[in-house]
This record gives sequence, C-alpha cells and structure tokens, in this order.
Amino acid sequence: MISENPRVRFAPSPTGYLHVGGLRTALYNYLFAKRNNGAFILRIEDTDRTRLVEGAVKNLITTLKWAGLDFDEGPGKDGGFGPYVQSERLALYKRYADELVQQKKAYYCFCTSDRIKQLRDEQQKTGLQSKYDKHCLHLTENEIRDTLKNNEPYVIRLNVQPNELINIEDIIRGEVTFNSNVVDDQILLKSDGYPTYHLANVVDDHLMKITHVIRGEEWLSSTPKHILLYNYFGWEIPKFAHLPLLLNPDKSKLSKRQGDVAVEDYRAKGYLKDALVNFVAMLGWSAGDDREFYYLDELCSSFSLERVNKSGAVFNIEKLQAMNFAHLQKKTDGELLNLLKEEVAVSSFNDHLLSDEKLLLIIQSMKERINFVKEIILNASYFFIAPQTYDQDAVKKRWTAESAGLLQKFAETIRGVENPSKEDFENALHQVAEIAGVKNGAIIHPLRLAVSGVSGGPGLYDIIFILGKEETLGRINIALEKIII
RNA sequence: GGCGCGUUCGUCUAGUGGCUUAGGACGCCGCCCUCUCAAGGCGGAGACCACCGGUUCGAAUCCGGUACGCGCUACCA
Repeated sequence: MISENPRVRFAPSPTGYLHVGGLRTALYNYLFAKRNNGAFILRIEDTDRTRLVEGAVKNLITTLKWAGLDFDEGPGKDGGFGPYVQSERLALYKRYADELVQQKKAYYCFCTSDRIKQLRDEQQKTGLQSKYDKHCLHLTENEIRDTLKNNEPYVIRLNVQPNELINIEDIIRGEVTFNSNVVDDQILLKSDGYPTYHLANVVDDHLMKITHVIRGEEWLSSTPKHILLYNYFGWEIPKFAHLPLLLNPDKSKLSKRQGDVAVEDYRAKGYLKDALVNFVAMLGWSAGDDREFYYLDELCSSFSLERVNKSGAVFNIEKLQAMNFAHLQKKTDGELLNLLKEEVAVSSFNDHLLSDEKLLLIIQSMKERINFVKEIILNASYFFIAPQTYDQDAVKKRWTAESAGLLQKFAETIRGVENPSKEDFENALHQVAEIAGVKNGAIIHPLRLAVSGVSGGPGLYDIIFILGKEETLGRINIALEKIII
C-alpha cells in the first residue's frame, strides 16, 4: 500500500499569491505526509518567465507558514534533493530532453508559431482535434544539424506513438484510460530553453523521489503525457491522486472574477488560520462521520486520500464564516487578547491604550457577538472612544420625554458610590426605576444609547462597568446635551 | 468539436445492496430565553438520491445508456 516513507510535494507557480485551491492541495499533501510519516516538499515551478511576479515565492512561503503548513524540504531547506526552484535546474531538463531525443522518443521542431496556428485553425475548421502533425519528425539528421547551426529557434517535442492505451491508476478516481491518439506531441523544452510543466514535473518528481502526486483535477487530462514520459525514461511511476476542483457559486472553476481567491485576502479580512484550514479541508473530504470541527493536528491523524470525494465543491463563504465563528469561540481569552492587541495596533485607536484587564473584559463581553476579532473595534468602538453620533433610529425608538430625567437620576445615584461593581450599577438602576415607577427598560435603553451611541451590544451593566463610573457619568452628560428629540 | 471526470436538500456532506419514512452542518423560517444585539435551546421547511433501462426477493448504493455540468484540448501552470 503506502510505501514506508512517502514523499509528496506541493508545486505552485509563483504568480503572486496563494490560491485557496492551492492551499487545499498543499494541505492534503501535508496531511498525507504527516499521516504516513512522510516528507512534505515545496517546489517552485517558475518555468514560465512571462508570468513571474516579484516577491511571489517569499509571499508563498510566508502564507504557507501562516497556515501552519511547514515543509520538510524546499527553498532554503535542502534535504539533499535541491535546488527546489525549477529555474535553477535548467541544465537538468536539457540533459533529459536530449536523452529522449537520442532515443527518438522526442524530436526537434522548428515550426514557427504561425505555422502551428495555421495548422490549428485548419484542424478546428474541419472539426478535427488540434494536434501537432509531426512535421519536423521527418527532418533528416543533416537538416537538423544545419538548422541548429544557423541558430534557428527550436523546441523539443514528445514523440507520441499512435494507438496505445495509457492507464492511470488514480487513488481517488480508480482506473482512467486514454488512447495515445488523443495525446499531442507536447512541447517538452521551449525555445527559450525552459522546460514546460510536463517535462519539469516528471524529471523533478523522479529525481526528488516523489512517491505520490497529489494535485488538482485539471491535471488529469495531461497525466497520459506524464505516464509516457516515465515510460520513455524507464522510471517508476508514482501514485496519482487527482483532487476535485474548488468551484465558484456557479460551479465553474474557482476564479478571481467571482470573489476572493487568495489566502492572503482571507487572512487580511481577519479569518483565523484554523478556520480557513478546517473549512478548506472539509471541501472534498470527510472522515465518514458528522464531525466538522478539526484542528490541523487532528486532521493529520484522521486524513486519508481514499476518503476524498470525486466531485467538485462550491466554496461557500457563509459556511467559512460560521467555521470562523466556531473557532473563535474555542479560543482562550488570552489568545484573543493577543489577536485584539494586534488589531488595535493597526487601528485608529492605536494610541488609545487600554489595560489588558480592560481588554479582557471587552473580549468576554463581545466574543459571541463577532465573527472577526477586528469587529470588536469596528462594532464596539465605544469601548475605546465616546460615541461621536447617536443612532437616529434607536433615538427615535428608545429616547422618550422622560429619558433625560431618568438618566440624570441614575447619574446622581451612582455618583456617590465608591468603585461601583457591576451589581452596584444594576442596583442603582433598579432603584431609580422603582422610585420613578418605570420599567428597567425605560432607563436601560436610553442609557445604552447614551454611553454607546447604538442600540445593540453586550449587556448594559457590562458596558458601563467596563467604561467605569467617571466615563459613564461623562457620557451621560454629553448625551443629555446632544440628544434632542 | 474531441477526450476525460463528475452528478444525494440552495451549499458542504453522511451513506459502499436490507439498519433509511435518506442522517448531519451552513444558510433560511418559527418558538423559547432576554435590557438590546448576539449566543444558546427547541422545532420546521428543504433531496421523488440527474434521467431511463437492467441485475436482484430487495438499489441512492452494482451494470448499461442518455442528459446536464465541469476540466483539459498553449513554446500557462
């Protein structure tokens, strides 16, 4: 079954950010490695120079690390199989491509892109499959030598034999069969000297002793090319597992056009890494029971490729958000304190220093009312600064002719209390209400409005206790001046 | 067009021939709780298991076909 120490790799191309689909691919590779005592390798596939983005590799590594997916081998962490960046392995690909040419399993091609385009147009017009016509396969050795000597640009193509059945044993999908007639004479080495994905990934997977290729379903169709390559080189074929795609709400392949796809975007929005990882793990995998809440280490011990689904999964943000809430509730107050301090530091309240003790009280009162830590600042700014405005709808609904008088009475009552506790505030309010002959709500609602500016939020006594007596008195005064009905 | 893959509530899924009047989660609706907003508790609507045919005493589960969706079809990965 699973070899002693499997080696798997996540092989993104550095195009700028980590796609959430990529995160899931990386995660499944990581989980598989951890579950089976194997190695998780990061390899950078930067063979397309036109799509290179500055700083992308660094960003990729940072984001992977943020998610908790530490690699065992990769850029900056050699395990004896480096380098792990394909652009640093060019000589290797050239050598293996040449080897194939020697054996007539690949050949030089000098066709111009114009000719290829023309060929393709014609084939399309006649309803044929677009495929290279092996035109250059029939060049004589002399012709090839002369053209090469003239420094004509060339590519090296795979020489696919017609009418062979190519079988793929896929761990997730079972046996998949292709006829070699539908496999194009794929370009292996581009005219700029860089390999295409197909050559590079086969050479590297072999050299890096990759045992299991776990990648997205979009690669299934080109797997026959890879099988052919392994066979031509006489190399052992790794096990394949093609993961179902992550989908947009309209079921097309998850793309930028329909929302955020970068892990960095979700991170910036305040999603917890635990939640994102948990959510993405459940998109296409389940342990076979009803459990949905997992931490990364728990996923490590229960994951198996055999239980990965075959069909694509819609990336449902609402569920992600619910997952984030669930993970948030499980965090200790201490963990939340650290997260809150980070948010405060980058907010407009960064010079508004509240004690840890006070922040902790704020966290406890707000925890179950938020989906993101930053919402404490966004939705409960009144803990940091007195309300600048008062919600007009709430004023209309809660502020009556008697409100001002009641708040004044309440203020008078608490003014004399030394270091009032939450209960002291509550008792004071009850007392005022009783004397005035009104319901508690007649004071509670306007008071909440006066100190917070809004109608929702934590229990009133929690709010004013956190604010403290002086601040509460001050805010009542301001409100009495500002709220006019 | 060709090739490949897929198809269980709106979404993520459980289900591997009888335990299923198809279970859970998110979302939605209602009730309870309640100083508000949440959270929580309880309940509800929501899937003729894409369709048709076959195998079988019995099928969401096995087989075949059809439809639909998606992916690939680049000197992109």
